[in-house]
Amino acid sequence: MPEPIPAPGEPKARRRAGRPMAAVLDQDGITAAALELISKKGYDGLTMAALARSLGVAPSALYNHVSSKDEVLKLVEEDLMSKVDFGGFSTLPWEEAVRQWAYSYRGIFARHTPLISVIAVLPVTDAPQTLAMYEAVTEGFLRAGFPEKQIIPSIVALEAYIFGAAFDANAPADIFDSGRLADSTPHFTSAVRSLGPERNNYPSDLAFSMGLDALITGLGALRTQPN
Amino acid sequence: MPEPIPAPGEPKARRRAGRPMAAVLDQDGITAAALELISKKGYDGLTMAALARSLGVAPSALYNHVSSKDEVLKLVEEDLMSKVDFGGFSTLPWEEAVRQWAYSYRGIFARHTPLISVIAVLPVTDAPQTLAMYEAVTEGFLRAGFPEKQIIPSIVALEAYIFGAAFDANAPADIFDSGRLADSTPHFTSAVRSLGPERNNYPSDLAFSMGLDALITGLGALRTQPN
DNA sequence: GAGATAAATGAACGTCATTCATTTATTGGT
DNA sequence: ACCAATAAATGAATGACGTTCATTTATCTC
Repeated sequence: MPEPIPAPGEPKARRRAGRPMAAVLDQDGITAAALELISKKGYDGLTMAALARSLGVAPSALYNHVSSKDEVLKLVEEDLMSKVDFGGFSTLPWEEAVRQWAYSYRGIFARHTPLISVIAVLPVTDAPQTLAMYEAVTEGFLRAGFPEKQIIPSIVALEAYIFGAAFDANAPADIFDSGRLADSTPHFTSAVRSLGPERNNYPSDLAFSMGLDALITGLGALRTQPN
Repeated sequence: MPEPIPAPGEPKARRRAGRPMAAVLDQDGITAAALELISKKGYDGLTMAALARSLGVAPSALYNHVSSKDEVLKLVEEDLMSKVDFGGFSTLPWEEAVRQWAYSYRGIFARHTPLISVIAVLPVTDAPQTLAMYEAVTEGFLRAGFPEKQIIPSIVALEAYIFGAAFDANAPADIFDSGRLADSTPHFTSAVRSLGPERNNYPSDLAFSMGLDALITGLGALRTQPN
């Protein structure tokens, strides 16, 4: 019995120094623990110490499996990308496929905005899930009749919109409250008020839908063959 | 002579403890120093210690004028907002005014992406420059014949796109290099290659232009009165 | 003039990511 | 089957960084 079963009364059985018989850590486990930590404590709670703690390990042990906290973020990003629903591109009309994809994409990253600054600049090389998504989306655009040269720019434009909208989705309801300066911004203040009976009704979802429709219509016009 | 002229040979004349006769700091000076620091060393170089150093002051002195580093970021943001060119809304046709505004907005924040996470969620209350911009843009939309209720969502959608595109503008040229996984993503890889003779030609500007045109066309269709 | 307040210094704190020496277990080559 | 190299853990240490606090000095207000 080299593996003493952790007695319920004594969860504190500390590992002694040295390599354990069975590896405790790997990248998948680190990724899963990071995701759970983020969902429970947010990105402020994601520290190397907290991550190590949740894995029952000393912080320095993490560095045998990842080179930095940034790499942890990259692992999380890849995992999230695999959850984006791009299935519509093989079954639905292009417009609906884009809409489904965009909503799924925004929904996921709205709760992970701190990753966006990382993703937007992260080379796609060695990011298999991200590449799989791009491949499926590209295929959908081809099938819909887009000229090859228009596809990447169109995807980039859509992604930019999705990322921006993900930030938006976290804005507080009173973000457009002009407060003491309402008098000097009459048109804006009135436009904000026109949105609903309750003041400060932030239109994040409405805006997302409107802009997405505009993009779909505008980009869709680039197709050379119908459907 | 209460103010000893700093002798050129001795720039190190340290201030002794206690309130100086003339105040050394104020919010405007802090903002300007922060902007210069950012432009020289980037956002990683913007630390309270470095900021204090560039102002010839102890770090703790900053806290007599700002309550936190986050407030410094808010001050910088307001300053940048005042540089966004929204002048077209009072002189140009709506489409061109939006284009000019969007390009200016993106151009400025592309070099300040770390602020975007702050801005996107920051209430507009007590942000006069930001409010001034919104007021001018709202007026432009009204003049162009937009129904009042559509204006804020349209602006929000455009801003989301602009912020996302600002991130994009910082992506490395090889961001779409599929590397060893090129074989498993043939359509995507081909679409990327179709963009130019040199591999990995990142189409940030082209994409921005395409998406912006689509948004302008799509949102413009919401107008009820022409021009 | 005296007390309150404002604006600076300098020391100190707590947190965080990261590194290093050390210990122990496994793996690969001869 | 040994032995060197490597892998995976601990624990101590480091250096940044944001922030707080006691203290000092100057100005403002009653």
